[in-house]
Parts: sequence; C-alpha cells; structure tokens
Amino acid sequence: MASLKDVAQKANVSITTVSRVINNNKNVNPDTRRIVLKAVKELDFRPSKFAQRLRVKSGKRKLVGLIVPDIQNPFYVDVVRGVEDMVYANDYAVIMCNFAQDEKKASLYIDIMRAEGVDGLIIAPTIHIVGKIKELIKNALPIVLIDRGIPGIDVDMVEVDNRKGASNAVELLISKGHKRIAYIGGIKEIPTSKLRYQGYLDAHKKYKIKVDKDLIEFGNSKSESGRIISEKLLSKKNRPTALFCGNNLITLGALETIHNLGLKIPSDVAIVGFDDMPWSISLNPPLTAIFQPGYEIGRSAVRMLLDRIDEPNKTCAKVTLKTQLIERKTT
Amino acid sequence: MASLKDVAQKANVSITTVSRVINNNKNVNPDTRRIVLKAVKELDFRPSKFAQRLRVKSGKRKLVGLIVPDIQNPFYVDVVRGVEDMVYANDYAVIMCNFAQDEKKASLYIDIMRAEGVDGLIIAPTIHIVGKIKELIKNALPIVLIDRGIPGIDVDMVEVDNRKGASNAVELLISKGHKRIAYIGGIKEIPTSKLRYQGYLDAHKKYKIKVDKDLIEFGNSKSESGRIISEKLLSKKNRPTALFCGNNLITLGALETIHNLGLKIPSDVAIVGFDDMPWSISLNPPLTAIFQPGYEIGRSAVRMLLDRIDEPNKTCAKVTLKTQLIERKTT
DNA sequence: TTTTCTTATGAAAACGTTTTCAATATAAAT
DNA sequence: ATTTATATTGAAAACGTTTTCATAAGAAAA
Repeated sequence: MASLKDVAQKANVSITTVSRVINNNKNVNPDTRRIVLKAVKELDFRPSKFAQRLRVKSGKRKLVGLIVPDIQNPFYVDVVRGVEDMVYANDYAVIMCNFAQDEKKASLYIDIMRAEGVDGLIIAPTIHIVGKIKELIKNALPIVLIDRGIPGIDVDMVEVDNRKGASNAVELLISKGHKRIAYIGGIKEIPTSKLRYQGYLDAHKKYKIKVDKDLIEFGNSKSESGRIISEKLLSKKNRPTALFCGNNLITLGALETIHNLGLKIPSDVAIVGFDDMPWSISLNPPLTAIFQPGYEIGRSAVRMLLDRIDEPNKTCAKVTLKTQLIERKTT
Repeated sequence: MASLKDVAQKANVSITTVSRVINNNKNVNPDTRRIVLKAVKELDFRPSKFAQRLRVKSGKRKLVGLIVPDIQNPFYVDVVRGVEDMVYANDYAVIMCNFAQDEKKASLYIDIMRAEGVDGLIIAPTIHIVGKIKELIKNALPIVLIDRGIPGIDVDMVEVDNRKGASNAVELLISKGHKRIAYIGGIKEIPTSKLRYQGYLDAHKKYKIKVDKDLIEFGNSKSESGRIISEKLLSKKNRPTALFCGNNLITLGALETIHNLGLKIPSDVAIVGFDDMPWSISLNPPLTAIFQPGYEIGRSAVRMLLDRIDEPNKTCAKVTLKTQLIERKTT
C-alpha cells in the first residue's frame, strides 16, 4: 500500500500537505490540492488505519468492539447486523467476538480488544464476565450493555421491555381460553428470565387466574433443556394446555417434544416463544412469537456508544425498546 | 493503557529490554526478566497491537479479514465460528464484514480491510465482487475463497463436494421410490447451483430415470423464491412427488408452501434440502438435509490462509470437504 | 515605505512498538 | 597480561500518520 510519503513524492509536496488534503483541511491552495488528489488516485492511496490509531489518542481511533455470547442465536445475528451497519455508517470499524459462554475466552477477547485500541465496547454480558466488565468501567473504557444489565452498576444500556413482552404473550394465551399455562424460562439467575417471569405473573394477576407453581420451570439457553422440561411438563396427568417459552432455543426443544409426543398444535397444546426467528413462519404450524428488534438494538447501542465516546462524563442512559407479538398459528 | 515506556520506567531498564522480555528473547538476565515481568503485571501491560502493526511489515501483522455475504444464513454462521476459533488459536485477530449481497458495500469493506492492514482475506465471493477480488490478487494480497471459486482464476479455496452431496440426496429420494423429483436451485449462474444440479442429474442417470425438465427451476437465495417456485411446481396436474431444494432458504420457503397447501410430508411430497440447520430437527416433521461442515470450512480456510501468508509463492490448493446426508422424517 | 495580516507550505515531534547496532562487562582462551 | 568470545544492555532508527510550530510570500493596512 502506498503511504503518505509516496504520494508526497509523486506530487512534489511535503507529507504535511498531503495529510491536509486528505483530511480536507482548508489551508491548501486549490491547484496543489488538485495535484495531490491526482497522485492519491493514481497510487490508490488510503491512509493506514493503524498508523492513525497510533497517532490519535484513545477515543478517536474509530474502532469499537462487539462481544456477543452466541452468534448461533438468530437474535444476536440481528444485533450484529445492526451494529455493523451503524458502525460503518459512522466511519468506524468493528471487531467482533463470540465468546460462546466461555469465561476464559471472554476475558481473553476483552484483552485482545483493549490491545487493539478500541474506543469502546458493546457487550451482551453473562454472569461469567461481570468482574471483567466492572474492571473495564473502572478503567473508564466506554461501554454499552445490550440485552441485559448488570445489577448495581451504572452503565449505558439498551434492552427490550421483557416484562411487557411476556405479559402480552401470556395475555394472548389467556384470551384463547387457556388457564393452565406453563412457563419454561432460561437460566433462572439472569435478569431477562426473571423479567419474563414477572410478565407471566402480571398477566395471570390481571385476569385473576391462579398460578400453578408446578407449571413453572427454569432451564438454560439450550434446546435440550426445552426438550426435557417440556416433556416433564406435558407428561403430567393434569398437563398444561399452553407453553410459554422463555427463549428461542427452549422453544425449539419444546416443539421437538410436542411433535414426538404426537400432540396437535394448538388444539392439544398451544405454544408461544420469546424471540421470533426468520424461519418461524416455515415451522408447522407457523410459530406465534415475541419479536425482539435485534437490529434496532444493535443500532441503538452503537449510537449510545459513540455518544459516550464523544462525551465520556455524561450520565448513563437506558433505552428500552418495545417487543412485538406476532400471532401465527400455534396459539 | 500502559506502554513499554511506562514499564521500562517502573523496572528501571530500557524499553528495548522490556520488549525483549515480552517477546521471550533469550538474551536477558533472569533477574532482570523477573523485575520486568513484575512491572508488566503491576501495570497490566499489553503491547499495543496497532503499534506493532505499524512496525512490522505486511504479512506479520497478525490480522486477517473475513467477508461473508449473509450472516443470517446459518451456514455462514458456522463458517464464522470456525474462522474465529482458528484465528484466535493462532494468536491472530479477525475483522469481519457481512456485505449482504451489496456490491458497493463489499467494495467499501474490502478497502477498509486493506486500510486496517490485514495480512490476508477470507472471502465467500459473489458475482458482484469478482472484479475487486482479481484486483486484490494482482496486488498479491493473500486470499482464500470459500464456498465457491471464481472460474478462471488461480487462488486457494475450500469448498464442499456439492455434486456428490446433491447426488446422494437425490439417490435417497430415488431409493424411496420417487420418480418425479423436482430441483429448485439457487441463482442459476453460481457454481454451487450448477454443481448441485449436476449431482441431481448424476443420480437420475445412475438409476436410469428420465429427467423431466419441467421439474427443474432456479430461483435465488431468498425464501420467497422457494415459496413461489414450489407453489408453481406443486400445483401442476402431474406434480412431483419429491422436492430437492438447492439451499436452506429455498427449503424454508418450500416448506411454507407445502403446509399452506395442506400436503402431508413425506406421503404427499417428500423434501430434502441442501444445507442442514441447527433447528432442522425441530421442524415438523424433522427435515432430511445435506449438512455442510461450515465450521470445518472456516477452520480450513484459516489454515490455508496462514500457510499462504507464510509462503506467498506456493502453488494454490483446493480442499474439498465432504457433505453428510442426514436422514430424518421428510423422506 | 514599513508594518501587520493572511495564505500556503514544510520541518519536526510524537504515538508505541521492533530491530539493528554499538557498548560494556565479564568470562574464557591464549 | 593480553586477546577473544559471550552475555547483557541501551540508543536510535524506522513504521505512517497527525499536529504544532516556524517560515516565506504576498496582500492589506498604516
């Protein structure tokens, strides 16, 4: 790749002048500018990003990092797309890591990102990395959390109204006449699981339906737990007539069980899942689901992060996006 | 972040010595090393990647780029994971772009990656960017192509045995007694579509079954085209008894149509899709599909790329990975 | 004419590394 | 005692930018 020096040589000016031209500095003679621009084009010059990063101090490096726990989850795929689009639209670059729920890896990746000189980080935190995140915050690295916060620490974040989303879903089920609705949540400890559970309770309360604790179970974010728990639930003698699944992998597992058991949807059991998926409509029957605006979450997160990079001391904000209940054929 | 200078100061040595220590250079007194290491730990020092990149010349920067056309496609998600794992295992970093079939964006992203100083690029090429890719090759930037090659140019690549995979799938259908098997391919012009079509023909030839050209259609990589084409096919009076779908989005669209039409799978129509998906088993009925080892493709691609970076002039290689036919309940 | 402003330009420092070269001290060989 | 080899260290250059400062040439003002 050609460097400033090469261009300067070709255009017979100093590298300072070339720098001025490519940075649109006004103090340069129009004729000179023309000559330099010509040389730039001829040599296909692009300023070296890492040389720039070396020169400019942290916060102006035009690089952010994104850390998601599981890129196989379509929700995070949407987030990634949103982040990517917004980042490049702002003339930044993004480096991404997918830490697959592995604590060691997450810590390593965060270190790598710091070494890369990111101006800030967007993280979907899991329990494993709250320590690391606190450390980053102490070091004043701009951070935006997505999907879920970390209780007790003050940081920008963008999330979704989990509680409302869940209660909407359960209300739909209730409106269809269901009285025995099971909730299969994700990992019990994480905030989203709790909030969705709250929403489940809210709906029951609103319609004065008694909650049967036996119909409430927590698993994790693997389809296997959906499969196993739904099997347990559906083989009760007094089985639930509807399932509300706390995340998309659990939904998938539950679906598998329902089909294996030969139950009809929605006549034998209805099901609604938190998290819509691009192929929900291709399922048989098409899945009723709660859509989380992952793409929008990604975009918002970038917006907040760039704001904070610009203005490191402003007070932390939290943006809450709406979910959307998409009624198809499983309810 | 602490710099070499800070560490040097704290340890009372020159930055050269610190550099030697962190690079495991042998010419340093054990006592000195201990002192330096202590300072490194205390200051939580990590060498700045971009400063390193500035110093070392292209090919030693420990950074590669990955460009995939569509990260919403689960196949590419696997590729991404494979690349990521392999890259970090080799102490490299990766910067990723998802160009969503958009020519402008692809070109922009490639330029960004060059400016970032990548040592090499892994690209799943589409027709739009062959020009750009040729240019890169002329500039001697190490490149590995995945998924599909570009006819007429010599470059490393890793792909899957599309032809064999397709013929296996169609043979399975034939073995189940099907004689009227439709093929719904992706974009007609791209190599994978053609090869899968070849495989379709191979199987027919092998079992001496006449091919009905009316059952062969090409669409693109969107589920809509699967939906529309399958509808056209299945509403013929002499309709096919089985569908072989050329990519996973087409499969999804076809599934939607089949359900809408109220046809039973596999008794009314059987279906097998190229590309397995993590949730194939949750479909109703669970989908028979051809699995492409995306993760392995990603890993191989990195392996090849690092080899080429090491040895830029070696002759180009092509590795072909096997597909795997996963028989579930739609055949 | 002299002074003061602009405008246009370049030299040089700085960013944080790696690497080459030179310098010193000590040990080994003569 | 002198030379030679070895081990350990540091100074300085280089990588490609941005930015500060200085300078020169005109233009405007006095």
